[in-house]
Amino acid sequence: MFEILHQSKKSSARRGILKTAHGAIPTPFFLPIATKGSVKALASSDLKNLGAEIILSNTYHLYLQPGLKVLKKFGGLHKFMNWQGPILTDSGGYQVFSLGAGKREKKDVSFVKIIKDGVKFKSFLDGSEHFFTPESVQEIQDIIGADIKMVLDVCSPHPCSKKQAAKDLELTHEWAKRALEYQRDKRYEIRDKNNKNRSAKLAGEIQNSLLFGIVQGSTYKDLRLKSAKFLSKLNFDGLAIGGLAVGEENKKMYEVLKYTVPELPKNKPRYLMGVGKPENIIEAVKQGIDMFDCVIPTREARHGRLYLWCHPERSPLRSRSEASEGPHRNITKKNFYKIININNAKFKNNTKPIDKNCSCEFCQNYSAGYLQHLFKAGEPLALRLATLHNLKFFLDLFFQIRYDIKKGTL
RNA sequence: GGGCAGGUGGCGGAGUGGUCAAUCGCAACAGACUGUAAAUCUGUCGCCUUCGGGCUACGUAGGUUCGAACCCUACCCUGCCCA
Repeated sequence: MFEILHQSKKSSARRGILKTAHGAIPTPFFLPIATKGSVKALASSDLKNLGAEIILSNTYHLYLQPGLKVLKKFGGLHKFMNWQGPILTDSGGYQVFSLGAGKREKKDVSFVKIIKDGVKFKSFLDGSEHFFTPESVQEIQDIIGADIKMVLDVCSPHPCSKKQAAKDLELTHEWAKRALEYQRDKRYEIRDKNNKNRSAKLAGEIQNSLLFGIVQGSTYKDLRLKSAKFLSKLNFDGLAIGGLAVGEENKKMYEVLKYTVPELPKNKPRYLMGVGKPENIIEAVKQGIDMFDCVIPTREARHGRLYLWCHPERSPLRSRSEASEGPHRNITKKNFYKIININNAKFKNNTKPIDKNCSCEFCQNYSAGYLQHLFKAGEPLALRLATLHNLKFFLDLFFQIRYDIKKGTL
């Protein structure tokens, strides 16, 4: 299921391969975010053309809209959105955190309450009340047809008192066990059904789906260690680190990773949830993280912020021999990338592509000035082109990361 | 020629005697965004400033008043209606 191909000697970075029901993916990898069954502004064919290998979708959002009946009717999210690659679904645990447990009470529709058995919440769409349990969230993810499922967790905010973090952690652990038990029971149940020749295909998918636990514990070392140790002993297919990049300093995040990651099983994939900026990603890869997801490339693209490589060492792959050598981004340098805001006045009359070395659809065909015009005119094409570009940057970053691990420079 | 309505900052449009450098929207300028309620949000937006404040401004020119974008007079301009 997960195999490590190269272990860096320079750092804890490793290159591997993660097998899922919808294909094997080289690690470390990045998950573009398709919260509601679409990477905003892109079609599934765009994702495929970009070379995205896996996407992340969200249990909470899909459950509310279009709802389980529709998802069942369509035979799951893969068919619904016509995406053949693997899908990881977040559990909705993050929504409990971001929608607030009362933090945004001004906007009265939202309402989240954590109780021992699960999470009560009101739909942001229509105010209707719902209840998630560790088990129901697994069931929903099965209906979605996720290749990788996440447990329902309690993501502590930042800052968070130790008492609260400990309480959140206790629930997270309890829920993790319940999710695992549900998954185990479900597999047995399906096996029984198989014996009677029923729903063999669905059974295969569910049996092949992976379940990941999530380490919490805020920024408290003993809690994080406790969490990592506790979850490592359980029979998860992979482990995630959650509750980071929620407002703490980068330094703090790196510190937490430094003592948490070594406690995770070496032979299981490690997923740092919600991270992050390129420098965060590289640091985390060096500390042994294999999987990342983040809204940054897509959200910032829609806001006109574009990621660019700095100082390309050479112009891109002029010959076949060069191509076989691999990519040439020096990601170990400090300022290896920069961000521009295409809406800035200075790009108004810029007739050149923002990066002639970039192979994305935007850079290959259009100028900076044109994209600015599309943004200012409110043309939807702006969102698509910008999103394509930023995702290309992030996917290239991971291509480079994998290459550098293999080469021994990371 | 007569009647009516109106002229406010880049634009639209509030204000109709003091707390108005003037609500608000747009545009402009910049910033933020980390398991997406985000094509969102924040700040700046007359000129100058040692950031206390100072200066010039609501069609033009006068006037009334302690004080005028706001009241009066004349003129200029715009729109609609009647001849």
